[in-house]
Amino acid sequence: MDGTRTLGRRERLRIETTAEIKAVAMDLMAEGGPGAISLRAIARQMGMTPNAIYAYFATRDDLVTTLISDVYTGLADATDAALDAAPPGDAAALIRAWGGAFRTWALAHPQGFRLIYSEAVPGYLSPEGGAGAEAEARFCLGLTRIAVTAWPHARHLHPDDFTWDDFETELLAPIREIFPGLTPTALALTLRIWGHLHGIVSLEVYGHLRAPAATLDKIYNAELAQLIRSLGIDP
Amino acid sequence: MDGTRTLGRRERLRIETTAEIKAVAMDLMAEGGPGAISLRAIARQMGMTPNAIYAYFATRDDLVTTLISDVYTGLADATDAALDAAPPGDAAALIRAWGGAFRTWALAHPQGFRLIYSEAVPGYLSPEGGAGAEAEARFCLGLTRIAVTAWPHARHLHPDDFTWDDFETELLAPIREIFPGLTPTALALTLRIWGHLHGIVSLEVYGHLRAPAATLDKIYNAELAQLIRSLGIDP
DNA sequence: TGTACATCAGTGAACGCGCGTTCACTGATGTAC
DNA sequence: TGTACATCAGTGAACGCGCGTTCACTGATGTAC
Repeated sequence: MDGTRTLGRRERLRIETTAEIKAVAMDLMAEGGPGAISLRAIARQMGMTPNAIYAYFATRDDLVTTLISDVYTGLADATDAALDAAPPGDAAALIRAWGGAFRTWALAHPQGFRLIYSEAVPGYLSPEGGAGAEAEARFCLGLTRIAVTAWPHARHLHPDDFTWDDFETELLAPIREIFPGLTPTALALTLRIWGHLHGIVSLEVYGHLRAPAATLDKIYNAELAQLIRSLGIDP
Repeated sequence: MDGTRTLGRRERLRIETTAEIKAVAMDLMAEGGPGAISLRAIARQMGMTPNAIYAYFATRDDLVTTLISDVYTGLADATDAALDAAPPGDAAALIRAWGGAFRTWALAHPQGFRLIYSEAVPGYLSPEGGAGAEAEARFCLGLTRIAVTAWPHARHLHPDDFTWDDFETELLAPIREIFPGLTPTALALTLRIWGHLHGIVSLEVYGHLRAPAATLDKIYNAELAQLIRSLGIDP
């Protein structure tokens, strides 16, 4: 009679089938890219008729929205966990933890990376507000946390490089509320760190960096070290 | 009677129509992403029947291959021209020139950028050897030229960080022939520079960096300056 | 414990759509003599 | 300069395909009394 009562058979089945639909969709995307996600293909894979899917998702776009949201949540969970496990005040450790988690997640979920960062599912229209907005915000907050931590120790940043006028006010308000110590240049640093690391990971995910995996590890670590050094926070 | 004789009317028309097909395909992609490229849509736009396209391209994939090759050629032309216009021995100037040309080209041709770096046309199978291999090689050579120029002046790079074993031999041979002075760490630097700049440009092209254009200019320039500074080649 | 009813996952057939591609053809443009 | 022929861009009709989605239905699972 409490809120956490055991689920009925029907209820459990529903949850399992929903999960299987999403899993099969991700598999299809892994094989043939986002364009391979189709209700008919999913149903075929599951041994059902296409219309059976409609008992779980109202439309194909609904399913894709859920997929994007799930993927983004997975990424935000990974980077958040890495930040939480690192020594809170140590900016260099935070950058290494975040950067490592970001790349590890991307290489483990290349199709997820593609789905949220570049390739759209053909014909897909995202709902207003965007899919996975909660996780996206969480992801950005983690990134901002790094910059706020690094800022007081970053000898190589000029405090007057950026001003609040460089950013859009409506996006700014909620972030400044959470991080009262945030400065404009620190916020720009947030985007710079992200971009810096996103590039290598992105080229790697898409196979443009033709080198053995061990070499790519070394290159990424070299970039992380250079990033930390270039901020002037190396002890 | 010489090789550059004036073209007949039919010949000229053929060249013009071929160009128009490609232009319309790029327009379609600009509007609806790579998935919007279809022979039928192109024909509709041009007021022809779909089968008329087959007089110019054997299959749809043939057209896409040409498109990718054209786009890559445009990018390689842009970066090559920028490098050629910069003072040859000045590594910092080369990095600024290349970085500027790369980003300018990407922002001017966002759909081209997507086409070669991330999103595939649904169902497209690239020919063996890959589309636009010549331009891709040219692009990489330009990038390598930067690293080779920067290498003797880069005080902050450890010469023993990378070895030739870190790279695949068959890819290596042609590059080392052109740049006898290339070292393994310089080659790794090539990939690092590329990745570093690719990230910001990529996030920008896909609209993930939510800031005014002027701010993004500043962020990119800050990254270029930091990149140059971090190599230790600042005078 | 047994019966009547409600729920709802899944079926089977069908719709209209856009796609790449093939085929036999037409008719204007260009070429050889 | 005029005629016969070759070229070839473009037409019109058609093919088979996979897609999202709708409809009326079936039949097992769960619930109320």
